[in-house]
Amino acid sequence: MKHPSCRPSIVTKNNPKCAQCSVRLIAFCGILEDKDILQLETISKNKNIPKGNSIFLQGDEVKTFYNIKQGSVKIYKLSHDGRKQIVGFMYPGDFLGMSDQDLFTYNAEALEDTKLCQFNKTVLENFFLKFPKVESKILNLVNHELAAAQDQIFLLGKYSAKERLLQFFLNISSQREKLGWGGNPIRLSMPRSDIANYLGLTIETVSRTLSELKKDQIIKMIGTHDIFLNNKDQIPQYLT
Amino acid sequence: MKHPSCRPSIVTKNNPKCAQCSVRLIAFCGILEDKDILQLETISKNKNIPKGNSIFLQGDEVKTFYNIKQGSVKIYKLSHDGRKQIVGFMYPGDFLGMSDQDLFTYNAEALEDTKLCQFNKTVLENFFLKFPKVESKILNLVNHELAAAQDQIFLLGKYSAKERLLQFFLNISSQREKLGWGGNPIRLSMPRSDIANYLGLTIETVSRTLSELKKDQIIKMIGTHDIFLNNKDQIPQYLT
DNA sequence: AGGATGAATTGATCAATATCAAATTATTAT
DNA sequence: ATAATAATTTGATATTGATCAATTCATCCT
Repeated sequence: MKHPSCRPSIVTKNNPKCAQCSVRLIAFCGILEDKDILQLETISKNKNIPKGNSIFLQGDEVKTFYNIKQGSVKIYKLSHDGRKQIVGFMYPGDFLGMSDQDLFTYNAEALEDTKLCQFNKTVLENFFLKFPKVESKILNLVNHELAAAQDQIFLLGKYSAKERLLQFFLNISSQREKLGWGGNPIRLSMPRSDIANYLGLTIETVSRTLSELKKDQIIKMIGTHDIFLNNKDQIPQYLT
Repeated sequence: MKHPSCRPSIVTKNNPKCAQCSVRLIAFCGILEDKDILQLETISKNKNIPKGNSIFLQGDEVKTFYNIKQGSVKIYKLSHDGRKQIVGFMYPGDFLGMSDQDLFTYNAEALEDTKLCQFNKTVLENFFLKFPKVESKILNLVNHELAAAQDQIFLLGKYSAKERLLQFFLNISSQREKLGWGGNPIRLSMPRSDIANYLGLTIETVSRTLSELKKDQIIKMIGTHDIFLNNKDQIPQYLT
């Protein structure tokens, strides 16, 4: 495979073919009937983001919404003095770009080669007027994101390093199951530095904790980025 | 004043008089014209929650939405083993009760005597069909909550104890300003234990950090629950 | 394939905050 | 007002995870 930077940074084309889209069942567009989704198709564009490229930056004007079709995306904030905090990861079926502000308050970057479905904000908002169910569905997705953010607040406020790692693995696992993939083993599509940052730890602590989990036979590593969860259904007990 | 527990736990009556409601301008209902808000009035009920009482519990069925008119509310989650994490505080104008689940994933408790405007979930959802702008406005409020949760993730992941306290004070200050109140001094409507829990600290660390902030002339305490922020506009610099 | 670069692991020490304990100050009820 | 109770502050010590440093392991490029 060629290196991402050798390929065009952004590729767009029309005709995403919603009817046979792989994320149709879990994404916001899933509430539309076949006859109505053709209208959505006319206002959507495909966009491919190579691994490591940004989708948008903190401070950019919000004028485009995205639906993730393939790949994974990290969402992170930068403070004035340059500190960085990953606030979430997004996966196929997730809706990206909603904001209560005119400007994005976070950055979005592709963790692997990622396929998006792109909508102009104003155009999609007009589409909502015709199909209010679509906006209701997005409200539902945003509520889901909020619940996930609250879970992450709990994790950062109360969990030990070991618990944070295990909870993170369980989250990835159920994410994969939601997509109809196997929930075990799981693939870590991000480097240790991103895991550490997201979990409010350092890479050294993540590494040490992984070694402990291996030693305690709670996980098994396949290479450095794939993890098998031994007795997966017992893991919630370690989160006491 | 009598102790809360001596008074009826819950008081409901009709006719909340939306037209002259104090939070109309900032709450979800503010988007409705005078002529339309009368229709909202017919489906709303007043509800008073005395200090310390719960509005709903984690695991309760979601069948009511609330609009906070007066007071303040803490939102907290309990883990299986009894650990507690406050994930947010809510104030007048905030919309409470939205969820992507059928059951609440958190508890809501009044920090002081609190006045709510109550709506049946199904009835309000039907109201959305007639006035889709209302649902758009709520989507906006949920997005705002999500942004606040992401800020809290940043705080827990990257801020020191001192920074957490200062950021917390600034948040309360701008909350008060949004309500048209003075942003300085601020009133802490919750005990130290709630502040500590929310900020991922212990009460001892909160107390010690407050003492330091006093010593460094960054804040001045008026009693134990009111705080004056010296050179408030300089404080963001302490969050480097 | 092999060297170069970056990522991950492991080790030794340090620091921020937690924990345990006691004293002080507020609040509440009588 | 005053005793009783609860909340807050302060002190001494412990602990988890951070930091600094070195090594091992993967990946990428020629």
